[in-house]
Amino acid sequence: MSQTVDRALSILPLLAGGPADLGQVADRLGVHKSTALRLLRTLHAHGLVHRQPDQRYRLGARLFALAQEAVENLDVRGIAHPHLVELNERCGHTVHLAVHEENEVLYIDKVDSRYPVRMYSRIGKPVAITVAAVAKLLLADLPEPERRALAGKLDYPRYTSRSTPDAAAFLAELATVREQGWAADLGGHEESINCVAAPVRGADGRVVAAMSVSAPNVVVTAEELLGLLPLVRRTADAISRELSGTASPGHEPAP
Amino acid sequence: MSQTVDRALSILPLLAGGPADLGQVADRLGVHKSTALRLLRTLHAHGLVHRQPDQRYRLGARLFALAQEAVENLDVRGIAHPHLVELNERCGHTVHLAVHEENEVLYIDKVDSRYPVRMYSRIGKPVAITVAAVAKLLLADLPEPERRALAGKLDYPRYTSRSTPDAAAFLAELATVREQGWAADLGGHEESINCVAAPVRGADGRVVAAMSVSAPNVVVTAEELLGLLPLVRRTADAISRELSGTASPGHEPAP
DNA sequence: ACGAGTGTTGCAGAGAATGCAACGCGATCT
DNA sequence: AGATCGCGTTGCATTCTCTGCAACACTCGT
Repeated sequence: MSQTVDRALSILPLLAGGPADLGQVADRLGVHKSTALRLLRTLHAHGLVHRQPDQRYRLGARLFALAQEAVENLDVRGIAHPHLVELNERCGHTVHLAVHEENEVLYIDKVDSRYPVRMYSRIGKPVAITVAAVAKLLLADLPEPERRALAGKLDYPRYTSRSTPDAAAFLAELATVREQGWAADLGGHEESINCVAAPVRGADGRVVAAMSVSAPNVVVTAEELLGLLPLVRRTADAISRELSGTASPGHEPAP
Repeated sequence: MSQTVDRALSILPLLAGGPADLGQVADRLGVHKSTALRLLRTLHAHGLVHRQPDQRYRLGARLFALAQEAVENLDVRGIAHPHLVELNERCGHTVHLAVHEENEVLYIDKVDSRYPVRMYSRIGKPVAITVAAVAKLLLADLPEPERRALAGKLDYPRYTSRSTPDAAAFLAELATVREQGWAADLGGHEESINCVAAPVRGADGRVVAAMSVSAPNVVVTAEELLGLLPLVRRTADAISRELSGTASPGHEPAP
């Protein structure tokens, strides 16, 4: 809605791919060099882009600071974190917390596995929306029309043979997930990695976040991982209660 | 240099403090509501701002993604990371990597302590520039006029009784650090926390990053921490060599 | 049911951003 | 060395875009 700002902001993703000089920015924006220069200057003044010694531009420091402040201001995260840590201590696997925003699902917190295995996830990165267990939970809670509209717009990459193939299968899976109140991803993203996930609900019962435990086949089988489901669901419920203000924070409810 | 973009970007730090509605944004920007609305819409279209269910605005998801991509494109970080992990495994303490940018020093990587202690640092957050060991190293390498100019512009908060009190003391400290090639912070930021740091240099010998090991008094004394200095320096040097392309990546040089 | 407080839209004026052309500067090539 | 190319930078006139206003739509709370 604002051409100038629109152009300026288009520079950021452009620079995310790597540093670029003035000419490249101008070309890819389709504007004159002097225009690009002034936009870059403004971005620079706000610290969003940084000028390297070789005069090329790249994304700047303020961007990190902003992202950090943003993520810390999410109340779900603050409340959930100790629970994630506790869950990790009990089962040892990687624990993720994700939210849904603007047709993307992204991790906002992560506690790493105690086993020496690498997982390709990072806080802030959009997840594989068609296969991830947390994504299914978050999307399954959308009103039906939105769900259908979204499912139609998505791509369905075949990460593995067990990836969700198309919109119809995805909607069916969402219906199941919605029904049972939890979700799993058994090798749908990476062949050897399984996840189980449970929803975190706000005071109004709507799903505001989803939490998952992930582990590779080499550590535990899918069956063993599914055995953790009760624990995962209990943890998610505890977060939900605390989020709604109806629970004692920090302590388990008396048995 | 561009009023419209300038105003739009001013919204971001404003929103970093927490969600705000249209009226608040307009007021704090000093513009008409309709203007603020259009700016917010543009930011929204780029995913930098997100609209909550209650219609208030807060920072959006794309911001994380951008910050992530940006940090991953820093070659220092990618090269240094395995070294930081290795250092952490050897000594067990928290390891930081920081760079200097636009009169700020900020952490771009961190490996957490294996001891159960909290440290108030986060990737992307500007560090206490007048006291942190990594900051001293990075600033000590600046050309003398820049160093003096910067020292004059800084604030010198008295975090503790051992914080750097003023510009003169800071410049003196920088001179020492520059001379000896390493730096320490003994309780200058938080009374009970000490750090030792060493510089990472690029091919031209200039300091491009700084690495530190931090630990609280309750775990190791300042003397013991200083005993780790040779190890820290060796690690920093290894990163420097790899960064300059003059070393075997991943392996220690043969003895 | 009413009013206050929001967010939202069309419009005309004004101010700001744009592209052009020229300049300075450094690196490269002959 | 001299010349040339490439790049970033600046002043300026034109034009387009952004701005603020005022009126409208809408949701709450009373």
